[in-house]
Amino acid sequence: MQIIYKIMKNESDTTITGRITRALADRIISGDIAPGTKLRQDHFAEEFGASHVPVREAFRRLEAQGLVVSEPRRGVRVASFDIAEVREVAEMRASLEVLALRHAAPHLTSAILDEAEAINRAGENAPDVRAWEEANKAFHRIILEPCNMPRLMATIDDLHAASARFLFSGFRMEWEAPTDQDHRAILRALQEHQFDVAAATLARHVKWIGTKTGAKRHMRAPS
Amino acid sequence: MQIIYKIMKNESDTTITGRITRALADRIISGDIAPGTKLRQDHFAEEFGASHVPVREAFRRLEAQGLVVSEPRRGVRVASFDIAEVREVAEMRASLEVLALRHAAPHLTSAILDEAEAINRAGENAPDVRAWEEANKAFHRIILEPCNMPRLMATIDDLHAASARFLFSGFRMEWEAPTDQDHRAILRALQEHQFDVAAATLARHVKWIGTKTGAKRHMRAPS
DNA sequence: AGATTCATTTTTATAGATAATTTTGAATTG
DNA sequence: CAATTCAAAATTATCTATAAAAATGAATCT
Repeated sequence: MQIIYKIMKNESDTTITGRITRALADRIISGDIAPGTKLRQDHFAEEFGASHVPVREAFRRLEAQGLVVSEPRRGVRVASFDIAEVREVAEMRASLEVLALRHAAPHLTSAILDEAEAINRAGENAPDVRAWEEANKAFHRIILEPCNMPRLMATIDDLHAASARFLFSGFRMEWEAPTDQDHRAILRALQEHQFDVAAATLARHVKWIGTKTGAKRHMRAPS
Repeated sequence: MQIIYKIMKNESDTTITGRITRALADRIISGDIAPGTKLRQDHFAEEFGASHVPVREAFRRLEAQGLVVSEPRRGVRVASFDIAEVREVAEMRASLEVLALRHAAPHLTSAILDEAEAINRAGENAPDVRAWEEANKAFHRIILEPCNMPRLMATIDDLHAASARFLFSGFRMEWEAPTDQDHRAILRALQEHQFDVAAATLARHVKWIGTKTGAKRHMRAPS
């Protein structure tokens, strides 16, 4: 299932720009490159054995995703974020995921809900944050995808990436897989066709992640 | 006020990529370049007196905005759209603008509402679709901006651009400025601090634009 | 010593050149 | 005559080189 997901995204891999974009996005999201870090095009050009042109194109994509900020003639740096943006992203996710769920609901089969349950269990047994986040993303995706709204899903994906950054920045060391009550409640409501309950739970769930995750520290450039 | 808005956006104008991006976005949104049209990098490089590198970077930005689609090694073409996407964008706008309004409401001063009213009047006297759309965008923006959520506003702006495309494609010839009842109702509700009414009206208003605008035709490549 | 100017170095932004892939169209074959 | 193959042309993707801007740091001046 994770493999399928990867294949789906692999339009990117035919082009150098695509590979660089994904590699950098991954590092930024995982916190491997800290907020505020200057990204030098020649550095990455050398690292990926490419020239700086595809690196620049990758920068433009990351910029659009909100993962880097670009000051003309001064280069790009990894986007900083503070608690306000964590909340903002959480609110946006809540609104849009509820919208997606409302449209997906009529198309949810029991097969889909079963798979969602399996994914959820996998998440509860995840050995680390990263695996848990992967399962979390997959859970949300599988119940929302049937809305058949590609633009909406793309926007939600970007917000998920932002959320993941916050998550990794806040929970880096101490962490253990929680049994996800919210996910279970959402599934139960969907199974019983109580869509309003499911939507309300989903909204609360997403906002809760928002408040809990990044509440402690601000991630800014070392100045 | 329009000048201020332009200055705000002028980070773009220091770089050739920025200028090309804006020029192309404008043409695509206005319908000057039809959906499905292939965009050749050398062509625009020559037109703007630049090399094709900044043109390619502009393409990546437009791609992220959903204005063009890019097939690796096959170039980019202006994004097509159909009634499903018109609806999708309308629903997304409704959700996100309601969210923005909820957060903006506490910060709305009567000065802001007065200005919104002035903008609304200007829209009602607009000589053509383009001017009306400009006023419409300004109206939505001025009452939502105080939410202080930059990422949310950026996403709403992108959706507005998409909406404008649909608008221009549908209403090109026959059109006359309507007295915008919805805008007035929203303002009245805001003045009386009936935020739920304002939000509900806003949502209905945005979705109505969505259904009315693009309902007739599908805009696809001439094939 | 601290601040400031100016030259040096680094880095970005763009241009020009090359390689690789797709499209086009004509010639060939069934 | 339709379909298919193959070569030529057009176009994209990438690389190397150049120009322009900003950051750095040493030397000078107060």
